[in-house]
Amino acid sequence: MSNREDTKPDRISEAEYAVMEVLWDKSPLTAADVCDEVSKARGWSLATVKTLLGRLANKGAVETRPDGRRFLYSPIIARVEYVDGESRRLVDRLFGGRASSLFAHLAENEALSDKDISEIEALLQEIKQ
Amino acid sequence: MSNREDTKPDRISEAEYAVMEVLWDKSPLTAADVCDEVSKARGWSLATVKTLLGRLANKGAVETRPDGRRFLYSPIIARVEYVDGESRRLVDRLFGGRASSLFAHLAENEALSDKDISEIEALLQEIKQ
DNA sequence: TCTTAATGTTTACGTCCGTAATCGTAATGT
DNA sequence: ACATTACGATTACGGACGTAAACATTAAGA
Repeated sequence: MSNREDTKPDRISEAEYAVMEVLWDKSPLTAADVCDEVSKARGWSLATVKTLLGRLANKGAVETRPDGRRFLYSPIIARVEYVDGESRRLVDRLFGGRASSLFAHLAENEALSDKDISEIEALLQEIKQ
Repeated sequence: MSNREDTKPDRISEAEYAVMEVLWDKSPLTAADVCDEVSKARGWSLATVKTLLGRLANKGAVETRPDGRRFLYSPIIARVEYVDGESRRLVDRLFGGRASSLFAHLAENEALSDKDISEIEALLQEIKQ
């Protein structure tokens, strides 16, 4: 058994994330619907998708609501929550917890286009209002 | 066998990263020295450290230079290279490849302190020189 | 009613990871 | 010369992951 509402949440794996993405985009969905969607990107079998949905349910990441003889799946954790966790992990692990270091790194390594930079400038203005 | 100078580089795992960190800080080092250093943070046995060094050598992430009957280990891939790869992975996976989206996310979620923001402003000025 | 299709559950299996013990060999101390 | 030590290499082992087949159940069609 995985953890259930007391321990720290299990991490969502790469493959599981692909499933979450379709549920974040639209939910609730049946397993078959999720499979259809996710198969556009990865070419998984229905069996695989069902395994992933089951694991996500165990991890408390998705919720299952019975609909006749089948289930409708919906995300429990929000996308922003997940994205935030992952971002923070990266910043903590590689940049000593300093987000500005991440930013500096991106800037130095040409990872920021001119467009990125002007967008960020605009955001900064907004933040400081 | 892992990949050897033709395939895409194997990823460096979490535990392996801890070993790389000490080598990035100072190198070359013997396995025992790496163990001493890394044991400050994680409490690994020498055996574990040797396993990790071996795996890193196979992955082509560290280089071994014989020194008498033992090896001196040095990083092959640079820290900035690794950090850049990981950062890009995050941006690609979660932000559709747009670094400014990552920035926006951090800004919206209070992950940026006032200090972060002023540092970033300064960086922006510098970039645009 | 009997077969078939749909769906969740269980089991499978190779790989990677974290963590380490064991083995083989060579050096070093006595 | 022999025992001990220091290393690298090999093997181990449980858990997570990616990927999926097999199984059980139940609804629906013939």
